[in-house]
Amino acid sequence: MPRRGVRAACAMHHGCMLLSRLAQVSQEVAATSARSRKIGLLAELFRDADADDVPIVIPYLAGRLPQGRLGVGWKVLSRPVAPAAEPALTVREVHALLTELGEVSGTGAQERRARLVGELMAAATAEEQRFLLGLITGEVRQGALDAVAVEGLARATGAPAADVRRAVMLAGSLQTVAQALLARGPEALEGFRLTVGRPVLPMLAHTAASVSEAVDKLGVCAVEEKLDGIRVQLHRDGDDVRVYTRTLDDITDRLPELTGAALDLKGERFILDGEVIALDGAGRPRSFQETAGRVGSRVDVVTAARTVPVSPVFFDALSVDGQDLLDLPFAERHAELARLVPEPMRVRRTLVDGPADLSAAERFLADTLERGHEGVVIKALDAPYSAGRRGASWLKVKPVHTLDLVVLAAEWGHGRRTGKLSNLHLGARDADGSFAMLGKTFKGMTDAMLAWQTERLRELAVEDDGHVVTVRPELVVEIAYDGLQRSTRYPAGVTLRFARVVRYREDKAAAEADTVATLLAAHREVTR
DNA sequence: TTCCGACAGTGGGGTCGCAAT
DNA sequence: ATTGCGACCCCACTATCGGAA
Repeated sequence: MPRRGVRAACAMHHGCMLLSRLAQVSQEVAATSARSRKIGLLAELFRDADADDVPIVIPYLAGRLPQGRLGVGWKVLSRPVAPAAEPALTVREVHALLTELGEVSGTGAQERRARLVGELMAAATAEEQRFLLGLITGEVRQGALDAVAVEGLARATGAPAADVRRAVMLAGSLQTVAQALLARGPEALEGFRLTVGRPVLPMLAHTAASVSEAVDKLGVCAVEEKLDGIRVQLHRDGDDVRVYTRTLDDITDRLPELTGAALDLKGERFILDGEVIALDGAGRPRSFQETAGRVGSRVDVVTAARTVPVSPVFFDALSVDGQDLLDLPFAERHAELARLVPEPMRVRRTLVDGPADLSAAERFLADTLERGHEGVVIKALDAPYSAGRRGASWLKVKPVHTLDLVVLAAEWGHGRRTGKLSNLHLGARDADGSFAMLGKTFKGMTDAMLAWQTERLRELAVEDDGHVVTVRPELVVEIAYDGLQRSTRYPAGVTLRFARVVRYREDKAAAEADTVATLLAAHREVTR
């Protein structure tokens, strides 16, 4: 790949990071478990990086390709190519080549892709080849994502880490902040302020096991309905309305109802946080699947909106009339929200006066479930809005169901679970004595359980295709889950939502496991 | 010294929509 | 037409590091 012209220009601009540098740092970061050392390694890399390299270097370090899909699979990638002896590739050259690769289409596309991959691999050293392979297949796993990169950036530029973190939350993008920091230094952070029209990363909630646990932790608090819909951030600046998702995708065009609702409010400039949900004629929530399908529809929005209309329900205000509310206590932010948004468009809530008032919180949860909603979110009244964080001041509580199911098979794990049987196939007893698969889970296992189940399931194995190990259906496991969903994939027509392992039930035989019939009876609202 | 908050990793199901077959 | 696949929606849980208490 003779690109001498490009490289000569690079030398003059001092930038143009070599891929070998990135590959080496990535390897070192992966090899250490100490967070502080990871930060140090990234800081060193950032000191040498040009601001223009940032849009490539940042995603690469997180193991992501900025282009997204490339259209190359294992078949093309696993062809061995003799590595180059000397590192010469720059990250920009690699980026250009991968972009070209992603744009290949039409007749002979596969062949052309294979040729480009071959060219790239031939120009890469063995270490670079390993890095590229990991990057393209999404298996970098170096224990450092955005949070570590933020610390590294702070150390490299001398900016306070907290300020960098806040700028990232307000910009909604590490890349933007990194670029500004490397180009202009710590002063650049002042440019990142809360702005109507520019989305910020939303605050998230932790899980609490019960209402009493949450109220004990938070004291005086608000208990709010948790709606099972899609999180939205609504921005209005005069006649301009924008709607963003949790990951800051702009979905304004898919939700015409929200533009209308925003323009009806008595305020010209604001940012609101809330949820959209589809309700049926009686005002009860439709299933998450229906809401998600509606919000996901992009092509014929008019028909989708007529068939499944959605309603916005807001629970927080981040900015009103040019005033940034993020650092105000929740009680004050909510007062602003209440001033702006009439009741039916605000989430139902009740105020609870600490643990002594627990029964009020319990009643509210029971009532909320009765109305068909998912659960509650319990919020401290004195806490600021922690954009982009899973703040300890928001705790969600949802009912949890459990079942005793039978392990039908297990899949070999990846990454730190390599060599362990990880992902369990779960079955319930069916009328004819066979087992109907209800879904899979890999959650809830400790390392000890993982080791134990690997041994135990190997004893029960009847087949191993290298990916799935099928076993005799004898091992019973207690599974927690959040509810049932309709499914076209599984034979009973339903699957478990968020299934996770609680414990193994060696005291139970497979014949004592729960049945499909009892499961369906317990969730009649789903199958109706 | 112990505790606990924040992170990364390990994947789950569904839906939509595009591209390849 | 069908099918495979990526990008997003929703998400739970454990292990670990390192600062807070």
